[in-house]
Amino acid sequence: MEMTAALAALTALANDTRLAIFRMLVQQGPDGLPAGEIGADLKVAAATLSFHLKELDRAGLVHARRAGRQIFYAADFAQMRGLLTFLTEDCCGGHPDICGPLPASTHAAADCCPPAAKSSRKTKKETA
Amino acid sequence: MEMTAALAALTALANDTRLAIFRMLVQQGPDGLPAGEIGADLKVAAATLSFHLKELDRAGLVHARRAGRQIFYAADFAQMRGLLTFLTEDCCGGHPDICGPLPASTHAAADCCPPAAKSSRKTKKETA
DNA sequence: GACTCATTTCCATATTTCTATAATTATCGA
DNA sequence: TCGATAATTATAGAAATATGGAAATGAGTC
Repeated sequence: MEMTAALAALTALANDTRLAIFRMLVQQGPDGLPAGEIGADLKVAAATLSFHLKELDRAGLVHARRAGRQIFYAADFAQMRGLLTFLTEDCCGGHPDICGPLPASTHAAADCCPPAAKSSRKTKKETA
Repeated sequence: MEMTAALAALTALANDTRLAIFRMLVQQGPDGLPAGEIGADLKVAAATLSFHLKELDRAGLVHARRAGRQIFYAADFAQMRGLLTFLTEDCCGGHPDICGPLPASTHAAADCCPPAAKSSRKTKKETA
């Protein structure tokens, strides 16, 4: 994922309604949910919901599929992972191994990027 | 991390300048960089840079420390991890194990949340 | 076709966010 | 103390975003 796509994804997620929508869909899994149900759960007006879903779609974080007269929205997990990867890219000078485990699931782990690296890593010193 | 903090972090990252700053600091490691150097690299006016750094700071994504007359900014890796964790929380109905590995480092892995789960996982069917 | 349901598009308004200029604070060295 | 350097705060106008009511679209049903 490049900068532009990541920025679009982050912009899409930087809104309480959209973040709530996205999380709901992430938790729902690949099948997703119809727009109406999302709106009912989140108590968002139809027009507003539609606006936000479109934003998420444009960012590639969700995709829509029609089923009868409802439209199901589901999270795009590949895109989500792409974003997480982008954020951690080249962490600590291209040696993310010294950062400790990123969340491989729900459980976070210990400290990340301790001041002193273990494998003779030279953490670039102050330039001034 | 709760919703509010995650939203603050995402809002902070949803700007090209701030995203560039944050990535630069993530790649730099725990020591961080002085504001001036960031501004020079990114070609951002001092006042504008300061505004953005403060946003990142308020979101807890970076923290500042003074060293002489410069102020060093460094990424907060724990906060970054908290955000990633938050986004993937309860993925696929609380069973993120079926989603495939999240980015534990720079290298992303295979598919996430395939339609058919492997360990007899019942992906909740449409509600309609 | 007429009718209903689910969702989207259109539109006007209210709010937030970004950026730059100018002024201010803090630190260091002579 | 004076002057220079590093960075922040204040302020204001421009630009982008969020919201919801009303009308329109698309898909089923009778």
